[in-house]
Amino acid sequence: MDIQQLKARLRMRGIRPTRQRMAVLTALSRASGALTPGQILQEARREYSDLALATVYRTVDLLERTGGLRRIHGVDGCEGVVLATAAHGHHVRCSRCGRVAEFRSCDLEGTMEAAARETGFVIDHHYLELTGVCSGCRREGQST
Amino acid sequence: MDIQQLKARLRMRGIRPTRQRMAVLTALSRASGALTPGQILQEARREYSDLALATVYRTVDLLERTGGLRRIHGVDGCEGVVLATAAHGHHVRCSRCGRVAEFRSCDLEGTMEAAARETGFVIDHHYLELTGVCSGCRREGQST
DNA sequence: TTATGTGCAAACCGTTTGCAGCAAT
DNA sequence: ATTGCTGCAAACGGTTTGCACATAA
Repeated sequence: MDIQQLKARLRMRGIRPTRQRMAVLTALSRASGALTPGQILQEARREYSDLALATVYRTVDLLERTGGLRRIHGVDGCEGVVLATAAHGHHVRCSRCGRVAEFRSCDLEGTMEAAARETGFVIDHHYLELTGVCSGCRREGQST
Repeated sequence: MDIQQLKARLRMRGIRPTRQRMAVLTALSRASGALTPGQILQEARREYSDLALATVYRTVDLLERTGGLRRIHGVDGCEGVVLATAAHGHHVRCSRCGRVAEFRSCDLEGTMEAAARETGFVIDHHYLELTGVCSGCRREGQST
């Protein structure tokens, strides 16, 4: 995504597009996968070398609350953070390179109904994440 | 689940059923929902009052690796730990009382195929967790 | 008796916070 | 000028580890 677009999105929500925040967003927009706060710091410092880790945390919190980015989780807890694109997408994470892709086709109706029947719960949210191997890593794998 | 059964399961895997481990398992078997390490400590101390938190962590690690229990995650990271029952079940967590129920009907084939088509990944694992309201909390809700 | 497991306390590490100064509007 | 943001460094809280002692086999 374009830097100007990102900046515009911040303004639209009444969030000041400071150099620090832009550096964080730039880092995320360049990343192919999810980044941890530490990785964001490292990358974003190429844009703004005085960036502090505390600011990364504050920025991530702020942008997560306002919908600018999204946390990715796996079986081992939080895997990192990605720029939010489509609303309500789910993620596939590559187990080799960490790349994250989003997909929209999510048809869980049947599963959710069955779960409701089995457990007696009324389901109101679902959280789905897939893990696999991306095409790039698969190509590498073949030659190995 | 019965204490003797739990003990037998440990022996079967070559894990010594110490008083501490039994206390942890007992606490989990009595819990209606997922427990955090701290909650496990608190509950398990009713069985074995000298139990140390470090032992809880070591026990949880050990039993997770050998399949005796399972971690539960939600959008905010690790929510706690439950005794493992059926293999490969998924969980529904009650957003009011924290109770966790397991269900087995999981039909994600269609979704996984669509995701693979959309993203070009080869999917090898899926992680699904549902959130809802359990029947008990729903009943309370009515009278409120 | 020997291999494991445990309690304790200290170390660790990611995250959060208070505060004084700085920057965007 | 005012309001909000940031860097710094210290505090925090959950988790892990080293070690001497205890315990199950």
